[in-house]
Amino acid sequence: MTFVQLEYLVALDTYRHFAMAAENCCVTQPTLSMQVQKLEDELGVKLFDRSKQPVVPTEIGELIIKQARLLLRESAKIKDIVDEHRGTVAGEIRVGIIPTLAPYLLPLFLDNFIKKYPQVKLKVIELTTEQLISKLNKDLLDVGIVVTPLQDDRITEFPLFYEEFVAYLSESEKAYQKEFILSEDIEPNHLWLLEEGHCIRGQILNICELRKQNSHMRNFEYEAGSIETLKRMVEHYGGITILPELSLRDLTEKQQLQVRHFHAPSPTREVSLVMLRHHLKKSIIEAMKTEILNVIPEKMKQNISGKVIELG
Amino acid sequence: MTFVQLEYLVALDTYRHFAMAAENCCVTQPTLSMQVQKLEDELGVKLFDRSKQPVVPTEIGELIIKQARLLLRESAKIKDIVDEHRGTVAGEIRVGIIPTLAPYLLPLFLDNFIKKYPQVKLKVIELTTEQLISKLNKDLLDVGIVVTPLQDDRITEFPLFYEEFVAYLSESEKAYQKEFILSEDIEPNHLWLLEEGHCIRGQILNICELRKQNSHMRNFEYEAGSIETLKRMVEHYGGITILPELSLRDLTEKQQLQVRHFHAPSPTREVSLVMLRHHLKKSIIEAMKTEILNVIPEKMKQNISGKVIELG
DNA sequence: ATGTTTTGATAGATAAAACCTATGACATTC
DNA sequence: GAATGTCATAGGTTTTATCTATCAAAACAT
Repeated sequence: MTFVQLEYLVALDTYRHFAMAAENCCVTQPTLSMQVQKLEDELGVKLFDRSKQPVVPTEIGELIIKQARLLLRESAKIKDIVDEHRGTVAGEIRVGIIPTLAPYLLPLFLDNFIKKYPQVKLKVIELTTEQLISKLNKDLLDVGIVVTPLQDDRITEFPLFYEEFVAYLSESEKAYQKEFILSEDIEPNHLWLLEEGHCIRGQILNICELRKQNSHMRNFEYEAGSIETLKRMVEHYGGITILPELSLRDLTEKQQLQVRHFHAPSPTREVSLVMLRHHLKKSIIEAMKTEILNVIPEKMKQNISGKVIELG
Repeated sequence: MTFVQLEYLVALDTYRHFAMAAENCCVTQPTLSMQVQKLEDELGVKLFDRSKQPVVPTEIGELIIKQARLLLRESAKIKDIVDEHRGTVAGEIRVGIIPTLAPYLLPLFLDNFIKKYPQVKLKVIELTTEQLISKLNKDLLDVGIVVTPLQDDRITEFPLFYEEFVAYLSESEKAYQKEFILSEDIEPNHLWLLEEGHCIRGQILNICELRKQNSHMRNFEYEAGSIETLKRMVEHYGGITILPELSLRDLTEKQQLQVRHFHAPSPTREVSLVMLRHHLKKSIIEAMKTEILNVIPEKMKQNISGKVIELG
């Protein structure tokens, strides 16, 4: 049994097609066929049923493929250990980030990061939490930046900071007169929400305690695709919306007048780096963690006066 | 990186000597040298300091050797998965068993076992619990039969049965007149104990609540090497001792008169199969578990009226 | 039904590697 | 300073992984 055989085995399981799996492994189809056969001979069991189209793993094949994936993951850790020990921060890393963080958090640390670690090839994708976790589990991402806690025991969370929710409202709103607002001050019919799929949507419904009513009476059908759109809606059509703290960074003076913080304990979301429990690329992830924390204000790093709102 | 290289690496760490490690791997010293070098080149780090004698792993070498051991263990599981799936019970298994169980438990199931599974090469060694756990952790044993709970989180325990402690005493003892005895009935000065190292010793001291006094006043200096010796001592010199239930199996009628059970809840020990958390040879161990349970009376398989005594 | 395409297996040649024997370099010991 | 112990190196041999070319069977299309 060789690592190469295990790679071919896993590729064949992924593609369910000898030629495609072989191409993915940068070898010819007979090479991959032979090695899979050799492995089957060595173990004394058929791993794939080739009579089916596409080929499917046998019952025992499934089990062995699972262990093969584990072995390949653990073998990749050896290079990880070396990188970490030498302080080498290099290689490709695939990062997923949710849309309500991406435009505000990425500009803060990304420039620094790519300048400081020129050997890292960074691939960032914007995804909803659900898509992100799914890709993480399929090993199509190395790390994610999402709102936690997720309660998924395959996933490790490194909390980065706590971000307050704040209200953004037009002069025409009653609550505009108040210095600090309460969830009761928010008129459900005036509330602009993001469309389904964004985790922030569920949290805002939780803040406003609209969970149950929501399903029955839904007389707000205003659903935006981004935080920036929400702001524009309030500015053009009046009403109220709820924004995460980092999105306030580049408001104009006039816009700032429309911001109202909540009464303490203010609703807050926990933002974390998340990765598979047995994750790789430790040194790059560690570097990224440090770089993010460097640009986050101290007071956001602990949740002192906030109340973390549960997810959807 | 190949599995063979990892094997050589681990062997070199074990023997700290190229020629010996090579011999252990059934190759010549240059072969092993070359492969270790190739691995070092591939990873870009020196794994061993060859200037020392014996050779020692470098700091990073230690980390990588640890991961290599994990990889080899996990790779061995692949054949384990095949064996289990096919119901093959074959191969070598190294079993450790404590001396207070060995002479009573082994004869009960071993004959059956080796007849039923002729392809298993069984190696049984009698060891104290401490020695056994140490060998298990060094991968010099596959499974142990000991008294639990051990409270060692590297180890998995499969409880097999609950064995009562009973008193064995001479006619001259006061307690001989009673039908059931209590721990108070045992005269510490008349008590025969096994020498240090046997886990049963600590349990008996716990039963008799002699723990604290023990260290100060120890006017019993009678320490036997085996359960059988304890019986002889009582028979020849009088006094009392405490035996595990299975050792009563082949007492003569006369000897049986000297047995007294404890009042319920009677002191009991839990006997378990123990193995490393990530153990191998699942199918053999499973077979052994079944065979042992087959020869143990039903009533011993649950701890109904007993009180499990803590270890040492 | 028959020709075409797709898919995986097989055969023979080639390139890469793992391994062996023999020997060299260096340090330690007597 | 010769002998010994230890690991590295060199050159040749065997083994193995891979490639190209081709075959056989099944699926698909005409």
